[in-house]
Amino acid sequence: MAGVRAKQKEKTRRALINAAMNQLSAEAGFSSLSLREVAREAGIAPTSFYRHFRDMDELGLTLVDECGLALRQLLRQARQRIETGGSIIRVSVETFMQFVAENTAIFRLLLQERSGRSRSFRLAVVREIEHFKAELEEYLVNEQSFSRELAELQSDTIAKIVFSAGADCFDVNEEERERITETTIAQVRLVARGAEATKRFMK
Amino acid sequence: MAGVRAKQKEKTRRALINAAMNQLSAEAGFSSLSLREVAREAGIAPTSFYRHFRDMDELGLTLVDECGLALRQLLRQARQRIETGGSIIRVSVETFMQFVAENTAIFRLLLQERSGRSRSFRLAVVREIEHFKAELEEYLVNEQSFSRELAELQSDTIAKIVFSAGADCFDVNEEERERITETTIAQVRLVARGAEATKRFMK
DNA sequence: CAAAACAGCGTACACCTGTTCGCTGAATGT
DNA sequence: ACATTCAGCGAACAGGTGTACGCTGTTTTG
Repeated sequence: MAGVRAKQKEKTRRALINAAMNQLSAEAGFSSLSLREVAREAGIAPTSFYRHFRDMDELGLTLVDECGLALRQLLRQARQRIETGGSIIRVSVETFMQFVAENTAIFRLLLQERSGRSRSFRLAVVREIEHFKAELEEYLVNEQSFSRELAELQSDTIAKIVFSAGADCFDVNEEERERITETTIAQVRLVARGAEATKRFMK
Repeated sequence: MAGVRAKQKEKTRRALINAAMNQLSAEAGFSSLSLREVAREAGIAPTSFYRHFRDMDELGLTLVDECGLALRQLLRQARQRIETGGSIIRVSVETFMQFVAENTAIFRLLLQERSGRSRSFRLAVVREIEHFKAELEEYLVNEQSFSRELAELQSDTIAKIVFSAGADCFDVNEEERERITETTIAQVRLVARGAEATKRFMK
């Protein structure tokens, strides 16, 4: 039974996280974020920031965790839609692109910090992307009967394509996003066809 | 016949460009670069920076031009190696990965600024990557007899894979880079096989 | 109820940033 | 030879940064 103080503390912490997310943009990657600006937007004094996070790095790692939760939600959503019917590739790619459009800051953080900041940061980001790939790989093995090796290769390839395509979707209009989605679907199909041909060749 | 002054000016300008390249790293994307630090490393007073560039943005655009030159050199090198013989995909991917290893700063700038900074910055970066893709597309049309449409789709897919794989190569040892190279070769082969199957299906 | 804990505050510090302005000696142009 | 240009300089400005420290009123704990 949390008291008034614990509730307020969580509320302020949440405000800091949201403020940081808000301030991420194309021009301002995480490394450009100022502790003072984040605190100001959250409505507290800069020195109070340290009541919640040791430093900006710790806030950043928390943001990456948020990214991971969002990605997991994306996977669940895609799975539900696939069970409803329709082309697996189309549904998956469309779901992914919608996720990007609705979570631009999260996605941008993943991409920008994949090769940035400290080692712990990169590891955290890579961990989330690896989880995404692992789920896709499981799917390919269990539902499409690919060998483990070929499924792994395929999921890595597809992840590269969709994450890169997601990056192309920043700050474009609806029409352009549709075009990118269609192109991405065609590209994932290229990979699927190549994997199918490889599977047959190996039998 | 440039005079002493013109020569010295070019030398200082070169020093600024090199200093900026030196200071690009995983932790310090371009937006983190400090005009004063760049000037210091180049051996001049900060205010002298304005004798060469209007601001840091202009320096950044110059860096992107340097990236473009390097990418063009990469394409020439890959073409020469292909003519010497060997698997086209292997030679191309190996050449690309070697380029990344030798030009980490340049490559990192391309990736980080693809979705960063100002509009003019992004356009400059995208222009260079588009040129890379266009050359690959020409190759697929002229040497492999793909339709223009399929060649374009393929080159975009391959570019996504190799640029993403390049990003995986930052700060890894030789052995790990070899492993990534082999995986990338296998992935590009997936795409090629898929494209081949698509070509046959369309005939 | 009294003592302890603490979320948030304000002051202050040391340092950094980009940029303007005027100066100077060497190079260049006439 | 003289006048002009300019690469580079230093002083200064205004503004920003992250962080240490001590205080205070409210909440929590025993």
